[in-house]
Amino acid sequence: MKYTPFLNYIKNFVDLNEKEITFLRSYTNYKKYFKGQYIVQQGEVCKHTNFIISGCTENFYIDQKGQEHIVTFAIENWWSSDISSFITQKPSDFNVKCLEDTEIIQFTCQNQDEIFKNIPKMETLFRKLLEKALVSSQKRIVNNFSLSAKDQYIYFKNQYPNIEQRVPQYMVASYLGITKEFLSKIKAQLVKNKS
Amino acid sequence: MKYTPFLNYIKNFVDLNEKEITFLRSYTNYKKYFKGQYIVQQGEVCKHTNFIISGCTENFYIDQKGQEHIVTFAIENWWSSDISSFITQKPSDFNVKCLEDTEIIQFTCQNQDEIFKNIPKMETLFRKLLEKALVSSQKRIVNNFSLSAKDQYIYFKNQYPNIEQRVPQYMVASYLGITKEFLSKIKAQLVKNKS
DNA sequence: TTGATTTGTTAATCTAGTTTATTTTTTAAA
DNA sequence: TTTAAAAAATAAACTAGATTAACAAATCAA
Repeated sequence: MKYTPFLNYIKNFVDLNEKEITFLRSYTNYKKYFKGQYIVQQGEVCKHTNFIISGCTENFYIDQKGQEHIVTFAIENWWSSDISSFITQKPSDFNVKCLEDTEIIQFTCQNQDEIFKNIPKMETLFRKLLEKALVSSQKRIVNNFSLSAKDQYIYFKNQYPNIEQRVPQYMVASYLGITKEFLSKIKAQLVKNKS
Repeated sequence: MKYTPFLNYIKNFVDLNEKEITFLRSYTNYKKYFKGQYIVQQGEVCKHTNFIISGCTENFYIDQKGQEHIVTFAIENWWSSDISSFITQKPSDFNVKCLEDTEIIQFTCQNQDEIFKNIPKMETLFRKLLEKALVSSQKRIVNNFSLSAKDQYIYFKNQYPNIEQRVPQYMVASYLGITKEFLSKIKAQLVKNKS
């Protein structure tokens, strides 16, 4: 069933009984998007927290100069939303766009509160997920401080080996905060040094 | 009393009864450090989450090239620790050092679990704090993408107006990820453009 | 009150990464 | 199977910020 990957994911962290599972299902819903569709749009409120069952999304924004910057990618078993907009219910600064056909389980802010109130284990799970997300966000800042663009690219490839094959190269460049031309140069250099 | 600023801070978010306050106090402890002392040291496990009652700390690391990088500052009413080390209980990649005499309230990982188990409101508070911390960490990545060093400095001054007066300029440069020479240049430029 | 250490400035030179422009390759539609 | 569009590669000129080095203030210890 549609919910299986989501429930399996939860099961990795906490044990839920039948009642809790029923509750969780009734406070979330399934949705399917096609490649190119937007789950969240810059300027609109991010109404849901989304869990990706299948597919791939990019979280990006367009700055004052009109330039696109990819902040994160997300694939199966990852969460994807704009937390800032979600928790404040104010317009989002980001877009979440599907890079492939994408299936998600989602819930609203109110439903999240209900879930946490009725299944405290779920709040513990989210607290821990947030801790990890914060650690990896800080890690990215640290890498930005200390690594050259080339080393950041190598780090990216090691940490997210699945993603590079699924998205165009210019998006990887955007995620790394460099131009596509420079990433191309880095790759040429890496190939040369290996042979 | 020593605990007053801490309890006042908590009161801003959640109401605790006498029993809960007593519990909280018995599972935390007060500590005083002098300027220059380390609360956490790179290579050692970060055993506590620390709440700053008074004073100022820097969270920094030394990279392979031997360069120091300040990741965050923290002052009164802020939390300061290395989450990564705290949640994994593995050696920390960071130092937390006092830039002034600093008083803190702290608790261990086990005690945090006890607090959350006995006062679920406290876990909700921390979940929300983590959400905010993640948002501001992401904001920093975004600024890194889109802003020049000069604009990042202006942003820093607006967001943390209290900190610049309390720490030497080369530390601000380190926080911004630029050299002290370049920050000096930026400041000279800003002064020139104003007059 | 003096020297020593820490902090900040200025300026010349250098480099990682950008910009612009052109060409080549891949993908996809018809 | 051809053609158009999207993605990637290459290269020259350019710039934000780093490095180096010398000096000037400010702070501090004694």
